[in-house]
Formats: sequence, structure tokens, C-alpha cells
Amino acid sequence: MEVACAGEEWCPVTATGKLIGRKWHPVVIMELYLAETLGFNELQRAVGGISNKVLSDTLEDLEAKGFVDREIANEKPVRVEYSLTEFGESLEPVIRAMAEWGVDHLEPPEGTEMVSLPDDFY
Amino acid sequence: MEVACAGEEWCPVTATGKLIGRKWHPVVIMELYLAETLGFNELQRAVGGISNKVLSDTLEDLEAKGFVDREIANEKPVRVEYSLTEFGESLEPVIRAMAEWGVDHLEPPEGTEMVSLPDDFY
DNA sequence: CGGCATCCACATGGATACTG
DNA sequence: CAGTATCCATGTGGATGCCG
Repeated sequence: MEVACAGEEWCPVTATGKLIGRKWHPVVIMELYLAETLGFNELQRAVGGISNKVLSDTLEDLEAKGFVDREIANEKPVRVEYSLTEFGESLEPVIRAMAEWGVDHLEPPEGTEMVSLPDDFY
Repeated sequence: MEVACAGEEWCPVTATGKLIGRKWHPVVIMELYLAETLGFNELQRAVGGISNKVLSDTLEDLEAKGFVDREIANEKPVRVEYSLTEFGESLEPVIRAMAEWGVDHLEPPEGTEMVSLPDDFY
């Protein structure tokens, strides 16, 4: 494969990092992949530990970049559904590589419950 | 595979992102992988567009995390050599996934010269 | 339920100049 | 050659409260 990096400004690795290299972007993408469709609060619970402001910012950014689709499914009560676009789904190999590396090389804190990642996640 | 994410604090994807999710970390790792060993200024040129202060910070962080080995190869003239540790090399699949995704899905700016990534980079 | 408004703290990066 | 020292701008995230 070809990569531009040597002395150049643009590099696919850096460019990719700019797109998904924020604290919660990878997990949000992963949770959306696993669940297919999630509401705002569902997503917040699924991700765990993220504030609503930051989740809102994250989703706004992911939507602007074309990774996430936002659909208003209902009004009264308000129901908004988030899901991955095809472009967003194309990131699976990257997310999976990060997940696999983390599982293989990092130690989870005591008492962490592990959740299975389906085989078709790839 | 197993992943902890649902409602938990710890998640391998996020944890991995915390380690290499800074602007220049992936490229620095990639350049060190490609070249095996580089001096400070060599590395700065190879990466392209990074200031010496930020490169210094980046290397300090990567060294503290065990990804990079720093060796003083000579004094007068001073020569310091940076290379990947085994732990650092273990990140190849992640970096490669990012590189491949970037090549497949992003458009480089006009006039960008592409450099080959060897097949054994994996 | 699905947010937005504020305000704040800190992390990160960039530019420039200087040094042994 | 390989950094350090400043200084500054911005990005990013976190806490809290309120709203239709």
C-alpha cells in the first residue's frame, strides 16, 4: 500500500486520527455498531461515563463528518435515533483493531465485567 | 472477543485511544516502524510539520508509556536514537488499520506524493 | 426524552528564540 | 544535533442546571 508521510503534510494515519481521535468517538461508533440504533439516553448508558454535553458534542461532530445518521423517530415523547451510516460502518476494522489491541495488551481494572463482541463485528 | 463497554467505565477501545490518540502519536510510531531507528531531527523531517517542542513532548510521552526506546548513541556530536520497543511494535495492526482506512476513504490534497508502505508492515 | 446553556479546568499544540 | 524555555491559542472534556 501507499502512504504519504515522509516530509509531507498529509498522511492517512494522521488524517484518520483527526477524524476519530477524540476521547469518545471510537466507543460511540462501536456501541452504535453493536446496537444498530440507539436513542440519546440509551447511547449515553451504553457508553458509560460520558456527560450529555460531551455526548451531544460528539454526536454533532460524528454527524457532520458523515459517520452517524440522526433521525427524529417521534415527537411527544421526543425520540431521536442514532445509527451508523455506511461510511461510519467502514470504520469497523479500525475500531476492531483498537479493541483487539486493548484486550490483548491492557489490563482492565478489578471487577470489570466483560461483554462479548460478536464475530460479525468486522 | 470480549469487550467491556456497556455502562462500564473501562473499555479497551477507549483505553487504546487514550494511549495513542494524540495528534502525532500514530505517525511517529509509523515512521519509527518504517525506519527502525531515527535521530531527533531525522524523525522531525520524516514526520513533517511537527515542531520540535511537540515532537519532544510526544516522544517523552511515548517513552513513558513504553512504546519507544531512547538511546544516546554518541556525545559530541550528540546523537540520540529512537526506536520502537516490542510493545510499540505490537501497535502495528492498529496503525495499519488507520492507514488503510485513510488510503481507502480519504482524498489526499493535490500534489501529495505517495510513499510505499512495505508489505511486512503488519 | 433529548437535549441546550453556562462556566470552568486542563490538555494539547504552535511559534519563536535560545543553548550545550 | 538535540533539545529547553516561553508564551499563547485553542481544543476538549466535565459539572450543573434548565427546558419543551
